[in-house]
Order: sequence, then structure tokens, then C-alpha cells
Amino acid sequence: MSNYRPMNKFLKEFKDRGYFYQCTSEDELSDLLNKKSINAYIGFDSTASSLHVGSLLQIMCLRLLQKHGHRPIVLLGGGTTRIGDPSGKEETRKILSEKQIEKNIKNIEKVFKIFLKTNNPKLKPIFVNNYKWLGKLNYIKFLREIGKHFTINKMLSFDSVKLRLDREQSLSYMEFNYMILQAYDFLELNKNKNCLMQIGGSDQWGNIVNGVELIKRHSSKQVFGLTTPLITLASGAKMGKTERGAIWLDKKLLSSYDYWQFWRNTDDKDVLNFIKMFTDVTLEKIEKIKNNNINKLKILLANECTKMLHGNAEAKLAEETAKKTFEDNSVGLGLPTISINQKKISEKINIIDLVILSKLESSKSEVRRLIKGSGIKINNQVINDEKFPITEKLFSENFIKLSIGKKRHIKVKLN
RNA sequence: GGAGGGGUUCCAGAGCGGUCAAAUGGGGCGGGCUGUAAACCCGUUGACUUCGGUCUUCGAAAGUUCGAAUCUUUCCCCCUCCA
Repeated sequence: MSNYRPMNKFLKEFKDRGYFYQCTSEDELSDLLNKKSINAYIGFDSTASSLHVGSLLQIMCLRLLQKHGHRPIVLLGGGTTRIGDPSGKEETRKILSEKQIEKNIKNIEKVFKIFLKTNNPKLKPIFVNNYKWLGKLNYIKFLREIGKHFTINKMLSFDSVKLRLDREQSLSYMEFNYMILQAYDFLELNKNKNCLMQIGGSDQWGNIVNGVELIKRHSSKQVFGLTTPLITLASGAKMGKTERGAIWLDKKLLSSYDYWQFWRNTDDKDVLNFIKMFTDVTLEKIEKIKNNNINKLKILLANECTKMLHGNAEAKLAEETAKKTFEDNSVGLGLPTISINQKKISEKINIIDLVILSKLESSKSEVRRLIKGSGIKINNQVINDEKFPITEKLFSENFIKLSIGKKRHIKVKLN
């Protein structure tokens, strides 16, 4: 077969790990990646002070790029965050202050420095902030150079716009321009950072294709777009956010123990996919262990994920703590801890006050309900009395274990 | 511009003068079973409470009434049809 072309290794692993959804010109991309190392970019939202698990797949894509000798460009959208992507949003986003966005960007960069290799100068991630070029655009010049390549007819046909219009929800002119700005980002990165590919979630397809086409028209160059599937849990929920809050990739916002627990509680049906997507365990090894005990696999998943973000020691501690908490019914060192002032105890507080002080719940009515349903324990003992007094005697070794339900346990220390 | 229909607690969606903190379903939370899974079963789901109650909620404001989510007026927003 004369035109047989072996699939590029990066692309193959990208597919095998379940990252692949769509690609603009797969064969050409494969050829290109076989020939040389390229720079590729992903843009991240800077609306929050950190990223959560919902962005982890994208981060893993950048890791994979590095692994195969390509260089990631991380675009933190100081410019586009000021606009707000209408994709998948039903309503106009609130606009953040410039100061807040800059602060967010600084914090988010730290996440990438954990997940990506920074020692090899050839593969070291390039951080860019699109405010640098979007912030000083000249409107007339922009319309003449860039705007002429976009037709309203086509823009109206993109899902991000169409859905909003179909539902007769308002879409501001500002948001309508988002896709042009994202396309322009790609052009800018292509010109100045020699970026040849953009990766993104499947919801970004329209925006990415626009960029690929803009570069073709404006600079007559071929570049590529690659998207990842939207990850939904077996339960149908979107990944990354739970009722009790987002799964942050930041120790300040979510303890390593809770991060470990998030992965440990993965639905059976998702475990193998998650090991493929979110860990470095090789595909050969996954093949070998795939029939292992499901709970062992969950622990492996939790360990690998926690190790990657918080380091080996934290992962071990979280595992050890989980073992103590769930198997031995005791208290591990890694258990999230809160301190309360000794003075409080002398003020004769009861169980309700303690739960509120611990910030596990914010409503006293809710705590009362939990007590009625036998949902609250102190040192493994169910508390059925709303007025159960918290005395110093309970604090053996200076702490007590406070549990809500079967899964939420914390250590309350006296100081 | 003209004619109708509607905005209800996290979501969907009943209620249409007192018995309404508001049916039912989903989601959440707690309990049971299990494997820190799923499915299933039970309970619960505005806040505060001395557990007697008290306070705040049904788009916004004003009004009628002993009493309003329910009636009236004005305003805001959404949907359908006609032009």
C-alpha cells in the first residue's frame, strides 16, 4: 500500500486514552506531527481563582503533547474573559473586574506548573495572555483585516449563537464577537508563537474551526483543530462540580484528602475510563489490571490523581487517612481539621453549635434534621439529642472526630 | 402596532380567597442494603425555636379583605398568534 501512513503516536495515544472527539484534518495532522515538533495551544477560562476538575482533561492533553515532544501554549484569557464565551451558556456571564482577572490568571498558572514539565527549555509551556493583543486592538483596522473574513450568515449558524437565538435569549453584540476574538487569538499565536494547533472541548469546535479558517484566509497557512469529548459521569452529571462545590485543583480550595475522596468515589462504570484519561498509568498496564478488584482500581485512581496534583506524600497520607477513617473507624493524620477556641467550650456549646462552628453546615435547621435522621456522630457515636453538650471530656488527645453522614468526617481540635 | 397566555420554593410543575411553608416528579441530604459503587427501599428537603410556636417566601410595588400565591391597579420580564 503506497499511501499507507502510520498514525502519529501522539494522536494514537490521544485516541486510545479517550481524548479524541473531532479533528479538522486528521491525516494531515498526523503527517505533520510525524515530521516535526509543534506548538499547540489551549485556552483556559480565567473567571475563577483556580481551575477545577472540569478542565483536567484539557490539562492532560497538554501533558500528552509534552510527552510526545510537542510544546504546549497555555492561553489564559485575560482578554476573552473580559467578554465571556456564549458557548453552552444560557445567560450572559457576569463580567469580572480587571484586577480580579489578573489575580486569577496568576493563580491558575501555578496549576500548570504542577502538571507540566518546566525543566526542558524546548518543551516548557509558554504562557500567554490574550489581553496583550486584544487589549490594544484598533477597531477599524481589526474590522478591515479580520472582520472581512467573517460572514454574519455563517456566524449565525454556529451552535453557540444559534441556540441563544432560537430560544430568543438575548445575545449581546459583545458576546457575539467572542468567536472572532478566539479565532484572532489563534492567528496571533500562529504568527508570533508558531502555533499550529488548537485543542479544546467539543463545545469549542465552532470557535476553533473559525480560527483554522481565519488563518487559512489571512495567511494561507494550514493549521489544525482538535477537540475532546465532553466528559459526563455515568450518572449523567457534568464532571467537576458536585452539590457541595467544585473539585478545585488547588489545595487552598480543596484539601488533598477531599481530592483523593473525589476520585475514590468514582462510579464503577467510570473507573477504567478515568484511569486512562486522568493518570499516567500506561495503556499496557491498564490492560493488565482492568479486571482487578474494582475498589483496588478506585484506590489506584485516587492515588495517581492526587499524586499528580499534590505530590506523593500527600497521596499516601490521603490513602492512609481514608483507610483509618473508613476501615478502622479511627482518625488519620490527613483528615481535614478545624480548630475551635477552648473558650467556646466553656460557653456551654451543644452539638448544633459545634457543627455550625465547624462550617460543615450553615443552617441550624439542617443540623436538627440531620440529628433526627441519625446523621451526626461524635467519635463514632450517633448523637440523637439536639442539645448534646460539647464538653472538654470528649476531646481525648485534644480532638474529636465529627462525622456527618457516612462520608464527611473532620477532626475538631481544641486550642 | 393589535389579540391572547404566563412569571410559584434548587429544577420541572400543581394550587387560583382561609384547612398553603404551598400537591406531584426530579435533584439534594440523611438512614437501610452493599463495596466509601450502582440499583432499590424508607425518611427528609425556607429560617429561627425554650419544640408551644415565631418570622420571611409564590416577578416588583401599592390596594381590597378579619384573612391573599390566589381578587384589583400600576410597573418589569417572558411566551404564542395576527400585522
